[in-house]
Amino acid sequence: MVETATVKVLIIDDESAIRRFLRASLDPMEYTVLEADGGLQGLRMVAEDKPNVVLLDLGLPDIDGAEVARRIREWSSVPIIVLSAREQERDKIGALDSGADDYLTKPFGLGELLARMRVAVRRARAAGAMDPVIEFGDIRLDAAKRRVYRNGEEVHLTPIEYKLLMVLVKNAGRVVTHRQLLVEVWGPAYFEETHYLRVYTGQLRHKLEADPARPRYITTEPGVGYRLRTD
Amino acid sequence: MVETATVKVLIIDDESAIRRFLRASLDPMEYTVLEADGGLQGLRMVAEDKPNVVLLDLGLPDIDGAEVARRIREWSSVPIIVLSAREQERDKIGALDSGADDYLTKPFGLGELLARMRVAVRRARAAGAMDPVIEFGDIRLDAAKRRVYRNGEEVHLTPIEYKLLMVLVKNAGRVVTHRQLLVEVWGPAYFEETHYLRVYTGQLRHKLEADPARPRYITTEPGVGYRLRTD
DNA sequence: AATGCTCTTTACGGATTCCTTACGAGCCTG
DNA sequence: CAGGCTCGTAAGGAATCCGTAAAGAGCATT
Repeated sequence: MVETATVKVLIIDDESAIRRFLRASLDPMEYTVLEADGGLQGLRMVAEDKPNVVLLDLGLPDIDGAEVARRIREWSSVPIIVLSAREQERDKIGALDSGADDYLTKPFGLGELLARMRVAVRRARAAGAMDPVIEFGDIRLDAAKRRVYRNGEEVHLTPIEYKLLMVLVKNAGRVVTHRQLLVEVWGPAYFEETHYLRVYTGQLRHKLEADPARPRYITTEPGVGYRLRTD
Repeated sequence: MVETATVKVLIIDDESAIRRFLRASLDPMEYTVLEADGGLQGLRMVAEDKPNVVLLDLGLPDIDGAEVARRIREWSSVPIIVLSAREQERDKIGALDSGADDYLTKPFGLGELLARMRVAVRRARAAGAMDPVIEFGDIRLDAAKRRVYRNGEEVHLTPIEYKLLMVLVKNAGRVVTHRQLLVEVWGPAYFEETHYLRVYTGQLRHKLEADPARPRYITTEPGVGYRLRTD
């Protein structure tokens, strides 16, 4: 499995129905879900569990949501996305000026929430120098730096080798057809040049596999394509 | 700090009525307003005028707004707030995943827009609080004084050499593509003049490297770009 | 007018990467 | 078992990319 350095999400909301809904939506994805049913518990969990993004309700029973955001901002820059039923502009402005990064009005589309969470995490990572790293087995791939490591040592990949690996990684676990690989790496005009693939999968195996003759990661699906195994 | 160094806002929208409305709203405040009536002009102005925040319409006549966001993200991290009449969720997700930081549906409240701009600028400032002195190996770089030292001795860099080094430093450890270097140092019109890079990386190496033929800091990624090694 | 500095442009040898080809192994099918 | 197919490997030439030096253009200073 591709360990996308899973993202920790803290949900601060007193309504358990909302928490359940969000957990059900986020759990199956690359998110680890934490829950707090009040502002004080939420503050404590931000400090202790260091989530990568906070989903914050405004109408909490103990402390006002905007106040929670303000207190978090005193010592943390974790992205805060406010989820609220209040759609008055002054509530939005108040929350945003209190330190929130984004504001969604309930009911919101799950897809939009996920997209805004991706934005928040993407930005936090860009700021914090920590790039998203993909790991499988003894291979580590830092896409932002465009670097690949095997057992901690950097392996140099040519542009085509790297592109090919990226297409396989983006489809990790799934079979990628010859045609798709050729189109995405070389361009639509090359969709029949399957011999390119034989050459370059071989080179990738030599650089990444312990035993290139018995590939552990880049496996062949005869007559169909290739697949990157990550388990 | 409360220093309100005026914020430059670039409005990319083909409707002059929208631009006029935004300018009228923003001009009296701490904002300097720039306008572009198309995507291409907008891209050029992002590169040349380095705005602090971009307000981007999706329905542009020349290039699609999401595409504009993607292209900006190839070499800049300026905050992008999309303003669009489209309220479909897939438009929002598409824009956000293309690199936009926020999405407002027209008609929006001016107060909310201002609050979201404050968030964007606040965050960009927090991220951009760069250490003015950077050291790696026997090289020391004082960004505030625009000076570079090697083994304690100052090395004189021409303006272009210095800019090039700065772009590499800002992306230390990462591979920076030819295109990104050219856009950031020479401007978007020069994105194909890769021979400039050959000349100037050579000059930088002669001034900074112990053995210019075996570069320790400025390394080449053939067919891709260059990378500053700091380890 | 001469000097010095920088930027741009060009040319060429060398290094790297890409493409092509050939051959043998394995596998299914008749 | 022969034939046809796909796949893996190796190797060499072709194409591309890179480093370097050098020379001209532009500009400011002297």
